[in-house]
Amino acid sequence: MSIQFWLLDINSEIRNGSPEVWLWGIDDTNRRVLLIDRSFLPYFYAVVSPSENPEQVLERIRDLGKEFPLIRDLELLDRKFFGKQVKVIKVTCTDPDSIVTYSKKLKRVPGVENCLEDSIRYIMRYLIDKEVRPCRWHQADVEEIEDISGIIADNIYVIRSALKYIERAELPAFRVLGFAMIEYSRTGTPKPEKDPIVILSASTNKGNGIQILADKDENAIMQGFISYVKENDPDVIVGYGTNQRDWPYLLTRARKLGLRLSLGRVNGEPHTSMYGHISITGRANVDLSDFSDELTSVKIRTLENVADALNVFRLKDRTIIEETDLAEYWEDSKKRIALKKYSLENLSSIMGLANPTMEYATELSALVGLPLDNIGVTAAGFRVEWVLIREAQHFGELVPEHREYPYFTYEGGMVLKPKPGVHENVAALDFKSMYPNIMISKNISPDTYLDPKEGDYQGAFTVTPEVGHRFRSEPPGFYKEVLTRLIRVRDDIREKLKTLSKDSVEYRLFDARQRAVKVITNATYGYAGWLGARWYVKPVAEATAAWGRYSIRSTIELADKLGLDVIYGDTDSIFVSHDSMKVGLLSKRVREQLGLEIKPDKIYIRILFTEAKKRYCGLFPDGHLDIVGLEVIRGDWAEVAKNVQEGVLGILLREQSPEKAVDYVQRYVSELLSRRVAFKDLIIWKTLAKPVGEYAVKAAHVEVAKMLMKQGWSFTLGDKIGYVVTVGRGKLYEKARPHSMVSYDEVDLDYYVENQILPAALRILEQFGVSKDSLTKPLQNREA
DNA sequence: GCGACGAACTTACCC
DNA sequence: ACGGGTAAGTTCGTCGCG
Repeated sequence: MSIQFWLLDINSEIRNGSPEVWLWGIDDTNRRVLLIDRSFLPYFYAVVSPSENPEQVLERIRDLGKEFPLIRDLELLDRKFFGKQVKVIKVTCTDPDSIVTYSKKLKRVPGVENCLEDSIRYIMRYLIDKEVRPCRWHQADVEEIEDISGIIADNIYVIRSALKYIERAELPAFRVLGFAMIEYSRTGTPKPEKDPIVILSASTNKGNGIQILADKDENAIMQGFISYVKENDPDVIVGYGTNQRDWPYLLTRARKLGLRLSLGRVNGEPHTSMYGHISITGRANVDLSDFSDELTSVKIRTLENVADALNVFRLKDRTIIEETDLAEYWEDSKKRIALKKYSLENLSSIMGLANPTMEYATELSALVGLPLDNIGVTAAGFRVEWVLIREAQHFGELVPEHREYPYFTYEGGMVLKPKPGVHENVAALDFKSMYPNIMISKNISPDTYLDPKEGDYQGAFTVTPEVGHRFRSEPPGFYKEVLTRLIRVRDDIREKLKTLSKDSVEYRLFDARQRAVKVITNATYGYAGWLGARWYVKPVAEATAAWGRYSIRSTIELADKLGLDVIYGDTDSIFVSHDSMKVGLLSKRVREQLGLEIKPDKIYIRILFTEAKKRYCGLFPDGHLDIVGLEVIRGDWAEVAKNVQEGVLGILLREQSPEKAVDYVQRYVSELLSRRVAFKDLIIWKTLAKPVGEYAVKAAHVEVAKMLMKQGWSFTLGDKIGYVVTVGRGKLYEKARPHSMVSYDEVDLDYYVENQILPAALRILEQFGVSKDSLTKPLQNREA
């Protein structure tokens, strides 16, 4: 029989001495299925030294049979390594665990230059070789087998054919289970070794929620959660911060209570897997917080802030309880009602985030080829790398091992000095995917690079401006092939989107797909210059950036010739006066002469630059401000400073009245001085970027973190520390206090005026001839 | 001993 | 744990100064 299924999770087992790939999925009749593939054996490649006779080397290995009893097959093949033809022996083994040890041993056999691809794990090898993609539909001929004990599935099959990919823009009807928990510690951060979980709220996308309290007995929570998962048999389990916090906490508590957290579709506990995510066999554990860094406008990416930004649960409707107050809310029976509500609202936010996140997560998982429960925790560089590894297979290119390289920087994009002041009618022109298109048009790739050590080259090649790197023009390189395909796929999706209704499921999925493709395409240049990359070749990144500078320089020259005033530019953009005719001519010439596309991305009625690069504010025709780089959009300035700066920008760009702006600042300052601005607007948030002991100088947020740590609070890297500056003598770091420990009358308002509001306001107002004196003098009069 | 100055450290941004 | 380029605040050492 034949079935169609959507691939949810993958694991491998060794049964009866043979490896098996287990594919967990949902079929097109909405049954939970397990498909077992017994047809695939792991392998690696032994690269034959160029001076050796490949057949002889193969025989030499064959003769060592006794030392390698688990080798099943040896096959001589042609492959490329960094573009060079090589002979390899594909060494197929019967046991995935033997791959690494065998490859190490084989490296010592004479005639074997190196062994490759032994680091690609069995299930990934399977997915790549069989062209199977997680989160996509596949068809297979299967044979049903009787139950294997302990497995939760509607049907279990053995696969009898190759899997066939089915293009279907549709997600199965998942059963999604979300959960949120609250732990109790009288003071400080709860520690799983001693502090119990007191509230656990869970629900499914069918809506049957539960909330379990641990009045006397935490067992109720643990047992309740385990049976809730069993009863609902979810495909996907979501939460916020579950990989870092909830799962490790649950596992430690369970161990403490002598319980087993059997939550998988086989009898197993959640366990740590590739790249450090928590895996639950047969289900997809998805931590929604792993996808929140895409929301760069949200500066403190808490669940409530992210839910607010995505319109899932508005902050104004939320019960918010500070971490420092949780214990008190649990202890007080009246306040506990609010705590229960808070937990339910966390859960509801999680359930709301699940849908939009899953659309993107499944598309990214399918594109990259990493399992759904894995993709979120996988760093951007590795996502690109897995796309490349998959493509390398088709390209006949061997996957290099990561090596250690010395760190040297190289010159990057070019940033122009802006023309300070206000400009009217400005167009910001952008190159379309500049770096990827440069890599394509110049054939810049690890396998086309001509190392100077190799001497002269007879065929056609390009020489990179400024840095002189050479790349073969033919044949098309690995990156060129991959990037061309990615760009074409994205263009096709975007065409298709035009034909779809914006609120259809299909539209949302294809939109998520094109976003995923874009992210990967744009990250390829960064990948090329990343020391951790398997395909790290510095000249690839360096040459791409050099051609980028060349392109923007040439574009500026073309603009000059057309009489277009270039006001600013950064890497792949130039800001010019908005003259449609000339802009059209410019993009025509750029296309003809540089082979790159440039087009207006944004049109401003009016735009303000200061002397600084990377900071400006434009006014769109619809009245909105486009604020870039300035304090308004930085997360490490107090809200008061950001408010004032935004107000000033609005008045200056919309009403063009410096007088009004000055007045606005002065009014705001007097509001502040009479303590009429909200206390939370005085908190300054900064990221703890390293362990507190590793800082070379004393910094306010670090000293504040230390104070909190003395009281039992603990922090992990990346946590935001919120502090308020209080009155007193000394350095800033001596006056900063945790925001939770400061009362309004202790605040050093003068600091906020002098070091927050005035600098932020003056940065803008200076462009209009307003000095600090003219801003503050009348203020003193007003006070007097 | 103390203020001016600038380098170093630090964060967060742009593309 | 993808790149380099940049702004900006705070700390901290150094230098000059009877």
